[in-house]
Amino acid sequence: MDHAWYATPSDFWGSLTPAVRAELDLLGTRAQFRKHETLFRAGGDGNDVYVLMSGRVKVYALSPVGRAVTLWFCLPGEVFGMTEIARSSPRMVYAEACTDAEVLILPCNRLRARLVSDAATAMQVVDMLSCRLRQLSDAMLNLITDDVNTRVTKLLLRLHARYGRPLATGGYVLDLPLTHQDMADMIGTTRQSVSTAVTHLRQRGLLTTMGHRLCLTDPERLAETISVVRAGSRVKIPRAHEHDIGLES
Amino acid sequence: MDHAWYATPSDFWGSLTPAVRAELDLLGTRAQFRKHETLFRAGGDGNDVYVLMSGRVKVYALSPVGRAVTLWFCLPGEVFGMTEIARSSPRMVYAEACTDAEVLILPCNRLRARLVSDAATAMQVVDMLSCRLRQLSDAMLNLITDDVNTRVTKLLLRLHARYGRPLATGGYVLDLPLTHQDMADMIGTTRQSVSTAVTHLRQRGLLTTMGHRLCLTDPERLAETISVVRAGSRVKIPRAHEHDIGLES
DNA sequence: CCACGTCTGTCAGCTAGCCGACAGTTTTCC
DNA sequence: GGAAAACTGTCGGCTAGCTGACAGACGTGG
Repeated sequence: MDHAWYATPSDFWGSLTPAVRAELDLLGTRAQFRKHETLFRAGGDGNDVYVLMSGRVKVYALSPVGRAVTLWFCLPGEVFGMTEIARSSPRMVYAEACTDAEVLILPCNRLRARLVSDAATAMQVVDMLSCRLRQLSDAMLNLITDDVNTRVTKLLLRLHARYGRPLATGGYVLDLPLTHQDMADMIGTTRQSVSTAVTHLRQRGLLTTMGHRLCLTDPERLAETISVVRAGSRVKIPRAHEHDIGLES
Repeated sequence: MDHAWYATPSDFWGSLTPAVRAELDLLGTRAQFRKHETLFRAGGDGNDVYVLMSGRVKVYALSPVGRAVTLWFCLPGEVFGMTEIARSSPRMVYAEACTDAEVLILPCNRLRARLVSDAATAMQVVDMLSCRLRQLSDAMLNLITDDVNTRVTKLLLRLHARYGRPLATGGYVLDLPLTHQDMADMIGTTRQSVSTAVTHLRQRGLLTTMGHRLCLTDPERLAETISVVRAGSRVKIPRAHEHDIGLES
């Protein structure tokens, strides 16, 4: 949570110079999608990269039996459908508009051509991919090591970092309507488990809800609740950071 | 398993032209590590990118209580420690030599400078990151949707794709010594669970072991065992691929 | 070639969390 | 404004898989 890269919504589009922005805009086409529309599906071919101009889009994988796993929640300015950029391989994931959304669709091959000559933008792409890789690694670690309550709490804190907006009353709203099912899909659990976890947090006064919006009354205190050491400490030594070995500096 | 990108060990180094290889070699320094030595630690600063020349290296995350989650198993020619390439942020993960290993250590800033002028190599980097992102997404999906037996089986098939070497007797050896703990760390379960899963497979004649090396007697048949539909089919419609909607072509 | 450390196989609890179900509430949309 | 749909909260039952424990096999280095 205190990692800068985590809070940072990688606003690709916003970080470009107006000139580059204009050029990229010419490279692709704009399109509108309505809430719940599917932008692309697993199995389709990944010939385009998307830049989200407005709205929210989620990228998710689907298991054979239809269980959804949300991999990425996309904010305006961010890019998605990007992992196919290098080789236009088939999609493995689905993208769906969570709200009405406008996107800029960039054909992969044109974007690729562009990146070859525009190293700065290419580095941005590398940076975006790296960030996402870190986030996903972290999600993986959480998934394996934390119980459901902890996962819910961490999710809230993560959402807070990205969507939290201070409130007159002292707390913060998560400016994003989410159902419990949505949250469950993000942390690999069930609707019911999220429901009970949220209820507990509310009872402990850490959280209130207004409609489908969550309010964190005290993120600091919320963060403290996860510090409690969980059972079963492992034998494995986490190897404190001694001086580096073997590395000629 | 039938996805090409999965089997493909992204042999970065091997895919470079000799000329580029020589140039990169001058950019960095070589170093040797012995089995079980740690190449870098979480918290350290990520100023270098590593190319593995020989041996095996694993990259793993560690939970606060010391539980390990293996994120990436590195083969010769492949790159690791790469997510810090764009902004030299602190490491989040550990890298450890599984065997004696030789690496080429490339300072991030030099590599970055190089990528700016060498678009082809830059695209390779993008491709590598993309591939890894896909793999990690897939791992995530497995972790959430599959039970331990399925995960073990899928792991075996994945290892088979990367390390499988045909055997005179008809099967394949996984050319890689792995303990059950190693496997457990790769799929987020416990040593015991892997142990029993492996035993079952052996009883069903799908697997034999020679020392710490696994032999798949019949990968095809092994693959079939996971097709069995698991319980609880979800309400969610996996939305068959109709014709694309709303997308002006 | 022997001893010790590591790895495997197995078993008996135990519990987190999944599943299905259902009543009540909120939101959406016509 | 009202009906239908979607979402929430809760409960009881059930089981996959984690935990700890231990005996035996393995293999590795002295």
